[in-house]
Amino acid sequence: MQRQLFQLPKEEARSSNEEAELIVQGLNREQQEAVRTSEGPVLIIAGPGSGKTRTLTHRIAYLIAAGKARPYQILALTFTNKAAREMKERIQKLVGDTAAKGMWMGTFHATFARLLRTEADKIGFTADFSIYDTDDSERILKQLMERFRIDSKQFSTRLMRSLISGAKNGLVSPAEYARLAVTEQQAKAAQLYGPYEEALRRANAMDFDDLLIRPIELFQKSPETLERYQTRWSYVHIDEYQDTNHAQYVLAKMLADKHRNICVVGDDAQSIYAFRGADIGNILSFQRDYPDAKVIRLEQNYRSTKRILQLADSIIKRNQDRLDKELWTDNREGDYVVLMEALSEKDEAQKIERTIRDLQVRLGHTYREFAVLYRTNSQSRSIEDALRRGSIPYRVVGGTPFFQRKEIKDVLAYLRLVVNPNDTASITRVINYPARGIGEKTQEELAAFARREGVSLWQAIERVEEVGLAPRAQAAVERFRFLIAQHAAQATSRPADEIARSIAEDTGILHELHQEKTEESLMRWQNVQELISGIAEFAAERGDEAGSLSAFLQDVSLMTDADGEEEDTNRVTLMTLHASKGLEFPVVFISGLEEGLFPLSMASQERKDLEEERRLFYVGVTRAQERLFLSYARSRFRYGNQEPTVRSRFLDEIDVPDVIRTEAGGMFNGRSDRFSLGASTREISYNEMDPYYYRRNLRQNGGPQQKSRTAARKSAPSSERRVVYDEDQVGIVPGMIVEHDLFGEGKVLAIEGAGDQAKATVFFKEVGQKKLMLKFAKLRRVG
DNA sequence: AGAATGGACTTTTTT
DNA sequence: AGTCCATTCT
Repeated sequence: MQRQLFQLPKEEARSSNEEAELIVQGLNREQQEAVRTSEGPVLIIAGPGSGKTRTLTHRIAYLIAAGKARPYQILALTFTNKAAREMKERIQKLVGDTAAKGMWMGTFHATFARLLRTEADKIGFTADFSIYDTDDSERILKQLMERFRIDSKQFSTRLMRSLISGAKNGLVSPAEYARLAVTEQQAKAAQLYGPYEEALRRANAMDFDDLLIRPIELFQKSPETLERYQTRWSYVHIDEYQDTNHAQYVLAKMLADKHRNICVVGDDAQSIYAFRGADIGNILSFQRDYPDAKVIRLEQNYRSTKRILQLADSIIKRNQDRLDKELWTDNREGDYVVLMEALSEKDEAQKIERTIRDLQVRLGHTYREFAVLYRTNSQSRSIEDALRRGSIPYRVVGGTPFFQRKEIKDVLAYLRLVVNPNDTASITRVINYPARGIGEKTQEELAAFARREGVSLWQAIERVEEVGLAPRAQAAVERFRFLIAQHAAQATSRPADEIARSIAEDTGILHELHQEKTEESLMRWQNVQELISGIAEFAAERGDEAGSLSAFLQDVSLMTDADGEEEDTNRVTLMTLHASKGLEFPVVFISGLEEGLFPLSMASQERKDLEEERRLFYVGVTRAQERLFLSYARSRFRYGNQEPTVRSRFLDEIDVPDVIRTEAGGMFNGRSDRFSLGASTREISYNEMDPYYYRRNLRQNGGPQQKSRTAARKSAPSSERRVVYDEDQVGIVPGMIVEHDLFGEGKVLAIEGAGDQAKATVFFKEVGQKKLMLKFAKLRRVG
């Protein structure tokens, strides 16, 4: 297997300087320089739409064509599988298919999973290790929390997982973390961290974080392994460098240490993954680690119109944490950015639908030129409904991808068990699905036995006779054991898809889905069938070794939303702002620009969180090439009822004249004084927020019929929203600072209902967000 | 054991 | 509105 790794490609790269020249054509001076700077560390700081990925791609092609590197000496790390695939395709076009063969190009996670497959034994894993997604990790954590009697209501498993994940990404060991833990939550996480790691190891499983930190562990333990990879990869490239975390930073540094030919591309203003440990500081550290690094700035934007860029600039200017960059473009002025106000999320969706139709009919835009962006996945629903009603074809990126569906995950869990029976998370998932009489109590006894004996759950099942279960339960476990063992025995000898089929049949999953006879279950049945044929396809494509079941399963864990989508169809694209990173569209809609949604309420308290939201807005705006629409709804359906909303502060921050117009063509002026940004304080001083803004705003912004503004204002006191916001009746309005006997001081986020039914959503400094009945809560106004 | 019922709680974003 | 959990019923 190792030999395969270092094999030379069969055909020599056809390298000539002439071809290298061809490759750099069509780039501007800075880009050409970036491409040709082939020795030593290079840092490319580049704005949106500056062709940064293209520059990186050309650089790699240039290295090959100019004969500076063989393809197998090239490592390129990207952020998504899709980016890697596209990069590879473009390079193949530039230098030829065979000349490009053998490059290592992929996401950090996929790349190091692949590396770990060949080196797993050196750190005490086997090549068939399972890859745990968030779900699996939380399943393991839940068990541990039950064991340690940690209340999962008080300390959510999700929080525990993210704390542990943070520690792992920061390369903090369990012992260290326990020492550093300050808050109660951290203390609980510290308690879980060690056992969690142990559980994974016992299950021969790695979570997403492990795929990055185990290689580091490996390289530390075995310097000669590191040496081998260092020698092999003489050119290291990293795209979207601003989104790398500490572990990724360390890995890259280790690998590039020998040749020091490392080229990274990034834009600090587009960093939107700090929540998952990404560290913008890595860009700064790069210059510290490599003082001789060549820094190249790409500031010309080739993507957007002047107006769109002006808007983007006015947004990002508000952030304190940023490197100065002057974006400019030769593109035309372009149309106004349009701000749309809607009454509800349904109305918003309908307006988007109508606008798409209009642009398509009137200006000849095709469906694939549109993208509708939103902050949270759940927002896609109303938009999907509207598009469907208008018969506009669309595709949703993300949401619940195929491999996240329950029935698929169930079958996959069985398959993972067959490959790696020690996979505890998978056992817990399916040990009693379909129901086979292994109830909670039996499972607990098995787990307890495993713990006593210090073995994995599977090993406990193998020794079920010693556990001392009731005869009926024991027989059920024995049947389960036989089922898995029987298939495991054939795992390597039979084709992957055959194993999958017989598992789906023998477990009774197919049977159960078939029997139910509902539309829903029929869909699921089809999905399972589709999975099986997918596995067959995979095996056929890859051939024996690489097409094994275990390779398939590891691949699947690393697949994401954007992958596997056919893009050639002419459809409108719906996705989250996060998923839109790196893409561009002629026409872009950014929907749901409302306080609490974008910026998300939990992210609007701390300055650094708010700035990340703002960068996200910046990313969204800069996806647009020609036309940009921003929209918000004045009420939105959330938690089962229609709640009033307030337009996003991001809109009111916009301070460039002549860039935005309302739908009716009116001028738009933001009110920048609405949310005061304490320049010197670390936190947004929410105390300074104008509590009466909401009322005034609602009255003045007379809804869709802008013309009758004055009329609307006159009749306002008795109009639509009086019930909700009538101060005399309620006394509490959103934005107000209040005090509660128990919860202390907090800010009112929203009011709903009226009279005795009135409820307030309040964000308390101490205890977080709560919804309270005004009748009982006895809120006092502060200040 | 397992289904059924009722209640609390929920929403970030993702490799 | 949906999901997850606990309790109760069969």
